[in-house]
Amino acid sequence: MVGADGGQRVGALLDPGFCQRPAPEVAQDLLGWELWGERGALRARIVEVEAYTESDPASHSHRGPTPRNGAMFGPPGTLYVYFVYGMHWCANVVCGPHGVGEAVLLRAAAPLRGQALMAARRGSGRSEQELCNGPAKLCQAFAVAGEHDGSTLCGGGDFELRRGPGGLGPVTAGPRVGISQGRGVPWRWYLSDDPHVSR
DNA sequence: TAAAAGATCCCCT
DNA sequence: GGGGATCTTTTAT
Repeated sequence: MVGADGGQRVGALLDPGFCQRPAPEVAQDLLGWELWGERGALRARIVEVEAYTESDPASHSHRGPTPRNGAMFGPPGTLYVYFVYGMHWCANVVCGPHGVGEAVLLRAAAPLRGQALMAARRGSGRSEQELCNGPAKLCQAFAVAGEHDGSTLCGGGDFELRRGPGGLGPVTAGPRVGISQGRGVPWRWYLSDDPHVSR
């Protein structure tokens, strides 16, 4: 059994215990982890995240469970996928105990493997840097969509998270992007030296 | 029943 | 730097 540290070894699969903590804690710890898709043919290192909690007015879970945000209240390690702006999907890692609505939004990642497939899905004219440098771009590159809402990231689903090697650059915290409420908390974290962050 | 806002992205100027 | 695309969810009447 893997402890709340999420496994010490590179390549260790995400464990629910790792996510069963406050989203702001998990968010920072997820930097450097790898999102895998297509059974490992697609890989990208997470370089930018944001945290959302129930007490947070910017969070989908702020007003309690609904059909849309139900996965957010599911077991830790669940994938919460939502549709926004009439055309985009965004992916989150559910955090906290089962029944509590917390999650970490995956905002940007650095492609490690399967760049050709990512580029094909993203459309022509996209540089490697632009494949996953935004929450909806990441979902488009990995083909994350509504059908994956509520699936697990801990193994056995279409997507999984695995611990990457250390040696990350400096981490910067700041206000979250694209929200009108909840701007007071610096719950966006990113690797400031990495060119794959969204901004 | 209607209206507005939304955890975004892309293209144009 | 600014605006349009596009539609679901939520809130107001």
